[in-house]
Amino acid sequence: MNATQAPIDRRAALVEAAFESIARHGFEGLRLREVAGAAGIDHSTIHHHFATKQDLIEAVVNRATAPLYRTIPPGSSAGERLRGHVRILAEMMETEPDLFVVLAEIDLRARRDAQVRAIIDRVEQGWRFGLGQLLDGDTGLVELVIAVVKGVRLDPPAARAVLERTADLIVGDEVER
Amino acid sequence: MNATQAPIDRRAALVEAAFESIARHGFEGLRLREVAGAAGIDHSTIHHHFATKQDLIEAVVNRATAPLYRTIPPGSSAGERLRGHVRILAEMMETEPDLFVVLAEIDLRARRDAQVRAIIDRVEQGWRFGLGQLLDGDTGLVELVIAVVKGVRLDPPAARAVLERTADLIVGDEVER
Amino acid sequence: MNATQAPIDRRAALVEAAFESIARHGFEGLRLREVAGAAGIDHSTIHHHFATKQDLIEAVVNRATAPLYRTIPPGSSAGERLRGHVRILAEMMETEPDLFVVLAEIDLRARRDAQVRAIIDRVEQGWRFGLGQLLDGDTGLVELVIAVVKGVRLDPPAARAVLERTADLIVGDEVER
Amino acid sequence: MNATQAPIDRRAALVEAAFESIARHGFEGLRLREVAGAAGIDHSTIHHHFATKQDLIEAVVNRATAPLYRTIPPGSSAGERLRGHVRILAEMMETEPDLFVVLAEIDLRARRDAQVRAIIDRVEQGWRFGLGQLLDGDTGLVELVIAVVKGVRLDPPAARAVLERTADLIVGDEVER
DNA sequence: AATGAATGAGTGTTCATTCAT
DNA sequence: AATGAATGAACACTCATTCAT
Repeated sequence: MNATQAPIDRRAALVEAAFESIARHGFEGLRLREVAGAAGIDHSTIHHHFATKQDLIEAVVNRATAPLYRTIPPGSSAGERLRGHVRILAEMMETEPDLFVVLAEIDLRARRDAQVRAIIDRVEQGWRFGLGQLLDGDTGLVELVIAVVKGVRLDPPAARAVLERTADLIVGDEVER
Repeated sequence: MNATQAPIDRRAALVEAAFESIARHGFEGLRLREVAGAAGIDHSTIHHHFATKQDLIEAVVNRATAPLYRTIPPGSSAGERLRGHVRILAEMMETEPDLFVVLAEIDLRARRDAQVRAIIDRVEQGWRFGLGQLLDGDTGLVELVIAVVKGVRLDPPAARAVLERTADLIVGDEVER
Repeated sequence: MNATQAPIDRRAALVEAAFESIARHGFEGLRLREVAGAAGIDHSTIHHHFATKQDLIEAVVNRATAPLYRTIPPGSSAGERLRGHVRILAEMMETEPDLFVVLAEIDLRARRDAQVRAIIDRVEQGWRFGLGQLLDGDTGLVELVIAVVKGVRLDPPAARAVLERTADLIVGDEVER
Repeated sequence: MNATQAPIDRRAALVEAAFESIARHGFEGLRLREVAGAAGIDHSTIHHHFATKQDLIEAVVNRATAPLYRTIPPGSSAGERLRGHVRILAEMMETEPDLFVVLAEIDLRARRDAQVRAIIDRVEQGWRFGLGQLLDGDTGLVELVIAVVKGVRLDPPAARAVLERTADLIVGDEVER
């Protein structure tokens, strides 16, 4: 009955398998055969869903950056919202560490892959804009927060403390805690 | 005069060529043939100096982490020394951006390469110890500084401002500026 | 018509080409590129049929030992059957000398290749059992016959005479000739 | 004192190392670097003693065939001398099994190496002449004895029994035992 | 004699991609 | 969509040989 899967499911399964492969082996170790195998299809069938390896990679980049939208929560004050943003990211680093490994891989690949760079540039542009609203347009602080997030993302155990300490330093210990 | 290079020079030239190749193409694109070509020798001769590709990679890791020692300067106060440390790193990011690209590549590779991980673990241990002395043993701040450094290292134009802002937040604007 | 060969044919063609290459150049000179070329395919396609060179070698060993089964004919007396066995082998040595060259190569390789050894050990076990029935369980004579067969197999012109002389010595000149 | 060895010793050591390497890995696995290492010299120095690998191989062939001379002992009768010959060979197979492994390797290599073939052809010619004297010029029996010797040489445990049984069949059980 | 550096042809193997079915 | 066969460029690594010292 389901001998033939809906194309969208297959595509998503392939992207997910590629995502996990990158998390484990890096772009360095991404193999279409392995991805196809993990998705349960022949290695040549993969080209019916993604013409080239690059197409699959770009789909993975889109999938990996998608969860980053909606990480800036609503709230009464800017400080409160910054703390919320930072807390959401910390929780994601704990529950989905692979996501941030892949994001780190993507940042490196973006340096030599214009198409990947275009995607993440757009994502980061949105992030910078959102952070700007929380930090009163202080671009120095925006860059600092981004740096901290990128700097702890490969170290989930340390993430929460570092991120909250950063928020403390910026917002001050006024309200919370 | 230099028709025949000293063996040490050849080894160093190969490590340097590999370093630059990683900076440009990542470990993903590291090719022994290209490295050998850049060093001006036949691609097979490389194995006379490094038995395997892995051996060359480890030599590159050692070469890339070496400049990180002696980045904590002496000084009268801890705050002054932190500012000095951060300033040295910022300057290195501007003058040698490739170094930090390679270090970022190494951090990712360390996740799946135990031998590389062993080398950088030792380096980071020393870094943490040194920072601990500058930050009164506040390990939370130590991790925060490390995060900032790692987070800006792929963005040289932003590095100096972010790093000094971090020092300001930690040390306060007391003395300097 | 035969633009596209059936897969079984390709595999068999590769085994045959490898067999002939070993007959000509020994395992020492067995080259996958040459085998692929002789079978009319690209040298990388060979790995589509045999994952490794070793897999191909084992297929050759199986192909080379297969004709050895059914070399002990039925007959009224044990002596008659021994003469028949010996005659069949002598004829094979004359018509297919390459087979025995390859078998000699295999015997040598079995000394350092456990997987090849496992295959020929099984074959020889069957041979010893069959000879035992023809020689009244006299294991000394069994080993002697085996030694003679192995000893003449690289010298087809001498094979028939030596083998029949051996049978004469064992069976006696009673009935035949 | 003996920092520099006499050239003859070095040559002999190299031949011996090559001999043992062939016994263990076959001609297939003969590596000049390994031979040189086993003889305690640099791998390039080997070419000062043997211009090419082929030269070394021919030296090994000469060394491996040398012990075969003087295996036909004097004695009162032809039958007694045949038994002596066979006994000497059986003892050699037990005490120096490597020698016969190498001889088997050489027989196979001779098929595709004219220079090796020339050496062993000369050796076999002498063997056939000697055996002819013991067997009253019966060339059929000469070939049979040669076949048995060649056929058991890779199976030292079986050698003695097979060889003596052969002598029994030929000479008869008259005198001995 | 001896060494270390260098060479270059070659070795099995990998892998994204193509194509006929 | 899906498959298996096929391709060819590329890969790290090997190895006998050469050469300058």
